[in-house]
Amino acid sequence: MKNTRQKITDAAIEIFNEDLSAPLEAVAEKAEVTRRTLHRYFTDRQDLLLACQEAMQESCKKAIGDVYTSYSDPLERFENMLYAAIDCGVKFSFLHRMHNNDHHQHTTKNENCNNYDVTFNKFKSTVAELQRKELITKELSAEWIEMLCAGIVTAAINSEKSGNVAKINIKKFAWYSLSKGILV
Amino acid sequence: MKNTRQKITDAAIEIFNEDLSAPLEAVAEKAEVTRRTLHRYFTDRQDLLLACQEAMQESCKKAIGDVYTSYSDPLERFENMLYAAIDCGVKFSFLHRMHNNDHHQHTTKNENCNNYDVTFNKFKSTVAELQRKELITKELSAEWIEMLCAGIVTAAINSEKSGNVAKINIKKFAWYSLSKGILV
DNA sequence: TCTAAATGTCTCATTTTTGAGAAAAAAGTC
DNA sequence: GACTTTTTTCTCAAAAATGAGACATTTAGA
Repeated sequence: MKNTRQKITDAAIEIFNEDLSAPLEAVAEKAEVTRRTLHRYFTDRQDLLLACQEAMQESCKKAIGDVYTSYSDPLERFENMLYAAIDCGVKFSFLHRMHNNDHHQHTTKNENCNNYDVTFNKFKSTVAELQRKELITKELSAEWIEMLCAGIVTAAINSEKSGNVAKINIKKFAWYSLSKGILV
Repeated sequence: MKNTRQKITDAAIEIFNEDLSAPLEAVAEKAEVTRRTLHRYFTDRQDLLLACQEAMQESCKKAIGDVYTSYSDPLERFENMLYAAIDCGVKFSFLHRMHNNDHHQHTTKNENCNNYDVTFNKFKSTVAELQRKELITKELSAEWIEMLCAGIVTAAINSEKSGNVAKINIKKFAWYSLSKGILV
């Protein structure tokens, strides 16, 4: 059961992901509520946007965090982190984009940035571990691998949306491309 | 020497890529002209957006087309198409996104869609050729490979923007990941 | 240097978006 | 069924964005 507040933030994430300055009317429409209702939950655009950030953080933190603690084998862990990220869908890719675009200045002083770092450092440390154990190539920098992961997750999400790739294959393909693309 | 019209479309592509409904003031500012000047070249947002599409089409068509005719070896061609796409930068990724999002219904009846198809079919036919010759795996569908290419190009562009990956390495990394990720 | 074209400044009227009050309608709860 | 909570409808005023006219200023080229 999704409450109204969640319905609105979910809709907002979808809409803002495609068009950051879309009128709030569009968000309300997608959430199937009136603009008036939306404004009862969120005073303004900024407020809503912050709630979206929180929702995305929360989702990703939980999904990635669960996997992180469930697998001790780093390769298995890495694979399942990819799947978790794909399951987070737009929440993952939008969040990544928000913290890696021009205007955003990433700083440890910002609560949101810290939250982001907590989640994404789990990715990074796993990559680092794999590189240390020489399970993935050292020819690629860790930063590139991070970007690559985000790019592949985006590809997976777009594939699902477009409907041109069978849903059951998406994760398989994504892992195939990612693993071969970085393993030694 | 870039003329004003180009300066504005270039700025618009950058801005709209990040925020489709950004105020035209933001575009003017990026282009270092007044909003008044912008409006002398483009009657309204729609008009500007169409000009952006054309500019993106043109750029990609030329870049990809040149490579397509220059290399007879499909693998070499494919590699250089990737580099060309990366050089197109946002023009490539934004264009791809425009033709693969929810609202857009891709149809051969639309001039723009046709233009897009002309360019992207060169990608697709090369992939098909590589698969026929068993140079790339048949485990992955052509549609996935297309999405993957776009994802990797996006990763390359983001890497360049972030400055976290040395510029000289970006193309090397991208090709490393793409080739290993799909070759047999 | 003179002139035509391009751009900027200032201004204005419209339209769109935004945020919220008040009361009716609908949905839950006991 | 009576009561509470939530949502909608209708409304409005303020703010922001849009598109363009009139004229000053700058720029580029003969």
